Amino acid sequence: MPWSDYDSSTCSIARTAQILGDRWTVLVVRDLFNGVRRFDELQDHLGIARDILTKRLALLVDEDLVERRVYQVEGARARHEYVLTQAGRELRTVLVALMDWGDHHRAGPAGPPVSLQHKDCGAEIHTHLVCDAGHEIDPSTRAELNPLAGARLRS
Amino acid sequence: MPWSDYDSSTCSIARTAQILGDRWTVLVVRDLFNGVRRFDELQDHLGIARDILTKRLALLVDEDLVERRVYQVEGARARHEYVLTQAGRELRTVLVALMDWGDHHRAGPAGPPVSLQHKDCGAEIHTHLVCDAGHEIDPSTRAELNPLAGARLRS
DNA sequence: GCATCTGAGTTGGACATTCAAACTCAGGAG
DNA sequence: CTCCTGAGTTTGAATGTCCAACTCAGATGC
Repeated sequence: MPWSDYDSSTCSIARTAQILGDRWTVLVVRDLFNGVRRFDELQDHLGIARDILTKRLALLVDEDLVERRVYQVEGARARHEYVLTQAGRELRTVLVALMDWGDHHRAGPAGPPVSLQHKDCGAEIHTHLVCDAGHEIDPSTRAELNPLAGARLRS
Repeated sequence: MPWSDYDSSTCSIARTAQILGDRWTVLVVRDLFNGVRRFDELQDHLGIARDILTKRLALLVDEDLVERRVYQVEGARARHEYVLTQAGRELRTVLVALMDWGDHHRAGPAGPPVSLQHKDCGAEIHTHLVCDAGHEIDPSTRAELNPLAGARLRS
């Protein structure tokens, strides 16, 4: 049965892209990873319109990628900060995959802007595609898709 | 120097997200991976508006992720098909990262819809985060970002 | 030779999203 | 009591998306 007979939206890529698929959401998540936690810092660093940031954060909280947490600095009033949840932190692989691709294909003449390093050993971190038998999968390796129980035919 | 002093858009994640960052582009690339090549097939399978598909394909061709190729079936007139370039095929890691996340966090009760397998050995393919020294990086592993020559301060 | 079909778009108007700038609101400082 | 700051909301213009209908070129049927 060809791929195109299966419903396009019943697909983990489609479901994930549904959440991350706009110009800003990925960048908000990236900044949260990098320790930017407060509304105004995010707004200022990203250059995003304030109402859009409000919506994106609300969406991320809704989808359980981000937790809106109250914090209080001594002598100041209570404020909010936005922190990635476990599910949010698991997007790191996605972000690094995007970064690896950008480093290879969109770096300027000065090379990539940042490198991500393992804190314990200092070596650079990258994504790899590997099969469960341990073979490295490169772009020319043939792979095949097989429908599982969760698949649905198109209506 | 804190992350937030660096320019947000000078970042491989931002550059890649610039291209892939809308609801449709990723899905178009996914379908191209899966062998859907023709305009009408894409339109039908994705349920995307025809004018948007035209724009997305033009953008992908512009960005060198897709090649628009003329082909001719015996006795029919010349037609176009859209084929991923090398750079486009290298997005596979990104797609699999999205799929892995969706499989873990957004699968319905019936489980994930498809599995991706290595054609040679049949084992499932997944993304891994690994440092160059060979340590597996899991979501709780500490990593650190270091600016390189390509970095730019914010204006 | 003329009407028809099919693939691959274009065009037009309705609807939704994004943007920037101004406004609100609460609590602490002076 | 007024000002300041963080954290949003509101508002109207600009832009993007959607759908349906239209175009256009090269087979094909008769």
